[in-house]
Amino acid sequence: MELTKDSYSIGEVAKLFNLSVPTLRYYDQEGLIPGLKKDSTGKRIFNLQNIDAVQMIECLKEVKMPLKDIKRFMKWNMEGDSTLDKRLTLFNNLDKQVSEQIKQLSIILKVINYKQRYYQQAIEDGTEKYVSQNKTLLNEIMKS
Amino acid sequence: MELTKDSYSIGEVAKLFNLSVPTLRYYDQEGLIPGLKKDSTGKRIFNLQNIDAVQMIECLKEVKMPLKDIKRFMKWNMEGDSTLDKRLTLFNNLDKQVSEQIKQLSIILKVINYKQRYYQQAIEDGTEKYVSQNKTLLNEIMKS
DNA sequence: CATTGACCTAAAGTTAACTTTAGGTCATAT
DNA sequence: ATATGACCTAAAGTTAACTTTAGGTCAATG
Repeated sequence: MELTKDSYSIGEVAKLFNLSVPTLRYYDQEGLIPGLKKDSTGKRIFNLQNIDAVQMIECLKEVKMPLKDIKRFMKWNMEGDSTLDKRLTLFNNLDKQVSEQIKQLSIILKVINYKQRYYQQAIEDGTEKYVSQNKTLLNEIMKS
Repeated sequence: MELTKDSYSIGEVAKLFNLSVPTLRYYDQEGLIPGLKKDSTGKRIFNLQNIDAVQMIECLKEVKMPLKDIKRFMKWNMEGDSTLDKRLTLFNNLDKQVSEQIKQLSIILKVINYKQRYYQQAIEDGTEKYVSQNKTLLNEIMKS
């Protein structure tokens, strides 16, 4: 993502992040983009900080943080130095949680790879009768 | 998870997977646990295959697959060899998608680590005034 | 000068994934 | 024999995260 200008319209931001315009309005309404300004005619103007906020929202959504928690974090941001410790704690927890998520996904990826081999073999055989049915997925997972 | 018996009650399965009993009933109702039987009094009896299905549901939920897609996959399972290619394709796609998810999460983890350092420094300084404000998150992310 | 396109608000509607409620069956423990 | 705990169904309710609708402003274009 190349940011050449220093302010963007809602439609431009929507395209940048592959979000709908109403979704961005909804985020603004919910207080997820603090400090977002409007011009004299009422149009939203996204500056680089606002775009950064949207980027952060996308990150936090990706790691399954609910919007209300994202909102709380954005509020802390606006409240200044008094919330520094809360924000550090938040990211310390996120660190653990996301590391755990990555581990989980790696295990799941192994399960997926097992299934790929299973179905490849079954297709070769023309049937899944002959591929190991007795082993449970659980066992495969535990072999991580 | 140690499976010692070869059949389990809904309550036991709920505990195994940290799901609520109504959630399991809901999954059954939605056709996500094909072949789940009931005893003479109407109680659900989960055999190892059913537990395997629940395990698979949990995996697929983790990688953000909607229940209706999970249901479709479970249906393919019941339809036998005629759906082998569909199922292989499914897992081939999942492979790509989950690999991508892991990459994304690794980038996000870096962002989180950056934020941890940022707030640690800010707390040391007593304020975030002095820590680099000019760099956008975007830049940090792109440095992956 | 009218129409098109990008924006706006407020409010209602939608969907997925559950959860809750209300009422009932059974086996077991007191 | 009654009360407790684990199960059952059917149906209604909830919540999050959007999306859609209806109606309106404003600048540029044919």
